[in-house]
Amino acid sequence: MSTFANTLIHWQRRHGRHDLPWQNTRDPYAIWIAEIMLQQTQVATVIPYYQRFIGIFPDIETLARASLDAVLALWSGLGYYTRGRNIHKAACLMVAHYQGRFPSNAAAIEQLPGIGRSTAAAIAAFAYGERCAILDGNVKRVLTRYFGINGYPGEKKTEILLWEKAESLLPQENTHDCMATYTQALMDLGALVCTRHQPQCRVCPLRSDCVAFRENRTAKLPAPKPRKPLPNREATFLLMIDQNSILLEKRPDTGIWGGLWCLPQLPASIDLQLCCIQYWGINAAFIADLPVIDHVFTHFKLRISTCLLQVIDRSNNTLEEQAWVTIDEALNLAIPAPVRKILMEVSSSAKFFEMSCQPLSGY
DNA sequence: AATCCGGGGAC
DNA sequence: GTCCCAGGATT
Repeated sequence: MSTFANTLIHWQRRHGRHDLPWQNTRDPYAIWIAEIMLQQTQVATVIPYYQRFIGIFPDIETLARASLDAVLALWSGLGYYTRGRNIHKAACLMVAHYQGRFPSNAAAIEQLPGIGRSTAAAIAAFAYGERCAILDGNVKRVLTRYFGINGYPGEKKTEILLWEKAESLLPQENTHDCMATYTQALMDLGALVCTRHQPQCRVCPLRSDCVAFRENRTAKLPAPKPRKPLPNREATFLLMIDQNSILLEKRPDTGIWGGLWCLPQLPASIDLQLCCIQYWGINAAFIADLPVIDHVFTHFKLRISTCLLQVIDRSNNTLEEQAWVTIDEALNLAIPAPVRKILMEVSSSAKFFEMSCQPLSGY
């Protein structure tokens, strides 16, 4: 029989990592330091920090005796400095209350500051061979793919489901070697095979039972963190028509649509088009509101209202960074997509055609 | 449930 | 530039 766990254990012995500095020890202190450093931090980054730290603080007592400043100095550059503070605090706590001994099971380990459920389980599995499940970023990725779980792993409901799966997959055989190898196998599979980008499914020992592989959805799982809803902004474009010509403005080189030609733009808050006409030295009459366009940027949404105006007098208009062009000419300039959309629609509308061929008279 | 912590690597 | 990483604590 070949269970999930047995498959992984066999794979680990042949293809897993065996020479990381914190492997090949059952010292809970050394494993603890490594697991804390590895929280949200990649292996290659951790290695030199870990070796330096263990060299200077080889055990709980030495760490507890050291000053917090000395501990944080060794942490400098690793980030998440609360981890360093918690390590020092926990070492002092173990000296004060546990006779300098590391707690002997996952539940007790989890009571230490800076240690949550997954880290406690990892330490207990590696140091004591305790039969308990980890659920770090690697395992979440492996399990969401293996079971085809669609929810975002940061979501509570999904996380509960993932913990249930992680528990249910634990090896039945409860030996130290079995648990340590299995736990390392999950991490190594996630790090070496079931990677976020371009997972190596061809060499994956689990692929025959992997939902994501079978359904070709590895690129879609795990679901990415939902993006915060984009803030909404509004703007008004003015489409000013003078016979066959419309007014474009060249935008500043920096910022949105930098250096592109654009319809004159007003903040949506400004009340009426006619009071703003003075800004361009143009007298114009309102014709119509054009359909609203919603445009999405990476960091906000822009709702664009466009106001169609008939130019009455543009003799006071100065042409700095501005151009009067035909719509066909405009469509051959560097214009943003929303402007192109507006101009395409207007140029094909009968109303515009009629208007531009027979300019309104009497003003 | 959302947010914060933080530097670095992959892309 | 974005997204993520051997997560946990706080609100």
